[in-house]
Amino acid sequence: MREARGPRRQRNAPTINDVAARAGVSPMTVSRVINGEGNVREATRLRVQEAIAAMRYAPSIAARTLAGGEELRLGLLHSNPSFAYLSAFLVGSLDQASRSNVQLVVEKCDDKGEIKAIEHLLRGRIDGIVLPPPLSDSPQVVEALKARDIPVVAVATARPPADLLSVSIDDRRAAYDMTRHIGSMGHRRIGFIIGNPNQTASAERLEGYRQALTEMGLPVSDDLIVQGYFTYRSGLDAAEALLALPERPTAIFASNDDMAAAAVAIAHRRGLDVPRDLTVCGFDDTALATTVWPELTTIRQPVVEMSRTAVDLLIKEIRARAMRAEGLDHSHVIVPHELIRRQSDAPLDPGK
Amino acid sequence: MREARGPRRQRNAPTINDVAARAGVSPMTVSRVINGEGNVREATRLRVQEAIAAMRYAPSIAARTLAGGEELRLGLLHSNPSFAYLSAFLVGSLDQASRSNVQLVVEKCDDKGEIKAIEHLLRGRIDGIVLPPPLSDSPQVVEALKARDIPVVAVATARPPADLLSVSIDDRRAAYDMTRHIGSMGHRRIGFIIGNPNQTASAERLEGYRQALTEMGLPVSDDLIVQGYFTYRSGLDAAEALLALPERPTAIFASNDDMAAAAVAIAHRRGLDVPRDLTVCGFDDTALATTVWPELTTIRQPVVEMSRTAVDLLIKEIRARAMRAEGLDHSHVIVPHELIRRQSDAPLDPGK
DNA sequence: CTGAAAGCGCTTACAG
DNA sequence: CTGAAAGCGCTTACAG
Repeated sequence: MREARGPRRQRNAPTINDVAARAGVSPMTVSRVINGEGNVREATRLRVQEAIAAMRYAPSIAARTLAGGEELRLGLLHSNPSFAYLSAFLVGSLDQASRSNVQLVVEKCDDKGEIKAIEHLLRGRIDGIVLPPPLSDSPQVVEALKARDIPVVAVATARPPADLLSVSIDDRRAAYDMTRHIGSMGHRRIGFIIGNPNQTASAERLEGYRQALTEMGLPVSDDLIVQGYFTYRSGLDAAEALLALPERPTAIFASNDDMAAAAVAIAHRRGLDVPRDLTVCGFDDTALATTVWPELTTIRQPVVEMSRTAVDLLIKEIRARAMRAEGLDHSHVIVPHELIRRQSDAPLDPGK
Repeated sequence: MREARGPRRQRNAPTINDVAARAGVSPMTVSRVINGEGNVREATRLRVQEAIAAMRYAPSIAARTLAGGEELRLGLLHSNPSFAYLSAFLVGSLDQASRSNVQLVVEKCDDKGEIKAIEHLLRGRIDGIVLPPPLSDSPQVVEALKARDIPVVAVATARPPADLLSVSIDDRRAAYDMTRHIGSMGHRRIGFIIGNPNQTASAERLEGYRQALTEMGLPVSDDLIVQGYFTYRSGLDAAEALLALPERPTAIFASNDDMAAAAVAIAHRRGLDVPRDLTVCGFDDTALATTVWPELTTIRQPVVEMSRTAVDLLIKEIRARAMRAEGLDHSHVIVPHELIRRQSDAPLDPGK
């Protein structure tokens, strides 16, 4: 007959049983207090809380997850947007995943092809997928994922497929707001730099600009609308074209901050002061907006919050599907944008 | 007598037992295969791996951690460096924490005071602390943590306390390399913009610049050394001062990219072409370096890798302490920097 | 080279 | 409002 083995405990940290013993209750009651459930007498709760504080007890997440019986794993598939955008996106989604006690597997799809990347990601068990831009705008990727019947949340698409989850800002409205803001300062010749056509947001922003001009009774002139590609370099060319116009604009609204910063640089090279001689406004409120001088008036797109929301939405969808609730009719969340006024805009000099 | 209850399983994902059954072995053998242990016959290993692939089995991290018996929790205490720096830092440390299956609790210490923040963080059970700059250079914070006898890793300090762990680049050497690079292109009047004195790296970078000048037989002129504070704004002032000098420098080496970008802007405003009329070099290789035009020649500081290494180091130290191994004699890791040549530097025009 | 038993620290599902 | 029992899916510690 074999002897009984000793306990195997390795952590020296207190467990729920230690707390229970000290408080003179059962582990079950401690569990109730930790999870903020009702049905615990006030005096009991207090005693337990004291024990927790005194022992510096912190529940084991591993045990909790295992006992809870649910362990979700999400995939985050990205191509190569700017490192800054991706960082912000990762901060939000990793943090939310950790809070929700869910794993997040990050997969980059470079030249090897989107389908390959999807297959690689799905090789392990993955319960849902987060799609940042520009992948959220890629028909191939979206189709491939739909074919596999896996829940997907698309972030920052201006035109989310109806049967996907999505989190975006209202790009059209944001561009509309900015254009009206510029117009309200007396500007009548407002140049616009379009974003990369591979993102649906670009067309929406242009549309918002057009709509605002029309509502303000200003002409929509093709000369004042130039194509850009979201890069600083493309902004340089676009601004150059705009400022070389015989009747040059008194304000430039660029579809992102990189291109707006480029417009500021071009203005300076031409000896124009911003904002005295030229108003320049951006979009996104990235780090660059507060780095350059003057700091840019721009639209804040809350990337961290958006990715956080995306993860949250996805988790809820997966749980809903698991309960055969057949999804929450595919939520499309629009998060609020904000117009941030800084130093790059000014009322039109009446002398002009 | 009560009836036995049914199983409680909620996940529909396959478990180690399912795989074992399919492969016709015990769960223990599957575990060995998963963990890459030896002592499994090749044929058995293959059978198990097939079963794993066929069932798309992925081990439960929660169960693994719980059974493994170790559950570490690290704290990351930060003040407010730039969002871009913090993002990169978080990406590295969150990812490494997740890989190592360790929790990371992020705490911001704003105005409420550093000691308050430390106390709040340590209220829960925390096994070690990661300190990004500029906190890693704060004597108060370091002392407070030492007093509590908790393992700490300081990142990007130029002068790490001997009894702490640390991860840095060789700031002096990096600045030395850059200065020699500029000198090798024929420049003899090289301006230098110092970083914020609240970071030890600033003095080290200055020292590297001085040392290189001396070794190249160039005079170290106080006129060519101006104080900055790592902000774009401070770089504007510093570059202005430098370019207003009667004998102005033909090159400017700024202690970070923000200030270098500012120097480029000032040069443009004065009608100077970069790099034809003025070479400008930065430090850190942040997003800004590749955003502005011309793109900046700079020193790459691998923030993501550094934070990853920091977390890894801390985990090892905690484990070593737990085994009474009394630490790995407090490693100080120097990660390699790299001089990245882009478009903002050029050989001195012989006509000058 | 392989496996049976016990245990990690919680929560679920009951029962009272 | 409270608790005893069983189980979550792994790994450790043995045994052969």
